[in-house]
Amino acid sequence: KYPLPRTIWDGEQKTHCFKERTRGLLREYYLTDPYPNPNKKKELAQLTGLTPTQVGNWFKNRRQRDRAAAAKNRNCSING
Amino acid sequence: TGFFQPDQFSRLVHPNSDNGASSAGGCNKSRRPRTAFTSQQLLELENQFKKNKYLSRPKRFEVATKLLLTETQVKIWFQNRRMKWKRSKKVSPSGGGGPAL
DNA sequence: AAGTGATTTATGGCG
DNA sequence: ACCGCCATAAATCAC
Repeated sequence: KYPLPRTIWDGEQKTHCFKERTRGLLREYYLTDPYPNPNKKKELAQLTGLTPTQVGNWFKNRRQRDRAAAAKNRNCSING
Repeated sequence: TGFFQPDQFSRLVHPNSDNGASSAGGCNKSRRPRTAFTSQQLLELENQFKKNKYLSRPKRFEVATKLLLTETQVKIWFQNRRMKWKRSKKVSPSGGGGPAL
């Protein structure tokens, strides 16, 4: 459905999965603050070598997944 | 491990979101299910976007009517499109600090 | 088939 | 009151 190349950037950006180092770093910050400011995103982008948009995407996906997982638990866990 | 506890779920609500009168039946507003626009709709929208990045009110009505969409949908589409446009314009190499990796 | 990054519709706050 | 910008959500796509 997306005829155009999904990534016009080159380098690490075209990878399907980010490096473990990168993911670990994002994850670590995520635990302290799931909503980084634009400035913070840029900082994380520099540290990871990603673009700010990619950092934003990572946080969005992470929140979405955690939310879904949490919602799922509310159904399965509380019911004995 | 490293999994969010139920209490942590609260942290996943962004700061701007305000918890308003949910108990008093305040949750009447239901979010529109995300509709996938047809190829023809997207084609026309993109075609219009190539001509103008901004739609005038009459034009918006015209496009919305033609594509069987609401004016709001057309307005929002243009808004989202502009954001994407801006993002794509940003893709200009030059910057690139030193990735510490 | 699950995992994960990216994209597409839609909402709310603020200027 | 209306619109545009921005961050975000939820669903979905694509690999």
